[in-house]
Amino acid sequence: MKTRYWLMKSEPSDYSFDDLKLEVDSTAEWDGVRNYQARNLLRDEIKVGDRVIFYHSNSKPPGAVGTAVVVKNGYPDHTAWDPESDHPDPRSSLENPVWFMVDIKADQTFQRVVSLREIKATAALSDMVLVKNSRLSVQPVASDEFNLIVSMGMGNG
DNA sequence: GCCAACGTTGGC
DNA sequence: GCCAACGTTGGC
Repeated sequence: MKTRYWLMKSEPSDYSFDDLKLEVDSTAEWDGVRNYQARNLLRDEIKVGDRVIFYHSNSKPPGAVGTAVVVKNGYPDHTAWDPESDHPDPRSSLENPVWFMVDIKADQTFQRVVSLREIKATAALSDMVLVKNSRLSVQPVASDEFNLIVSMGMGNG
């Protein structure tokens, strides 16, 4: 099956790439996504083995800091029906889940941040969803965009 | 901290 | 079903 590529955003003050690396097996549930477009990707499109660019938003500077691999296909986000969680949604239940998540495992740590400023200044990356619809927190990435950002982050670009 | 862009809600 | 009001995201 063809590997696909995604970008996931997190505010590092909330949950950083280092936080992911500190998890058991460097693996975490990607919970808390409360946007329907992103939900549909998590539920239907994002599969085990797909690769992810981990992006820090609302940071100095905002940018890509590493990669991760999807290790569990979409399943209901149980934090939605947990009133104690950070993002409860009473419309969602075990019987009728509204929100979904996948599990991701940290992979490569970039040697340097590939900043949003740099991404915007790179012609080959000008079609990225990140540039065009900056608010979507889970978004598709083309394979050549993924490979270019990794090479920039690993110091070869 | 500001505010533009975008998504969601709810009155009609 | 329209659209104004409101809330959120996230760069700057």
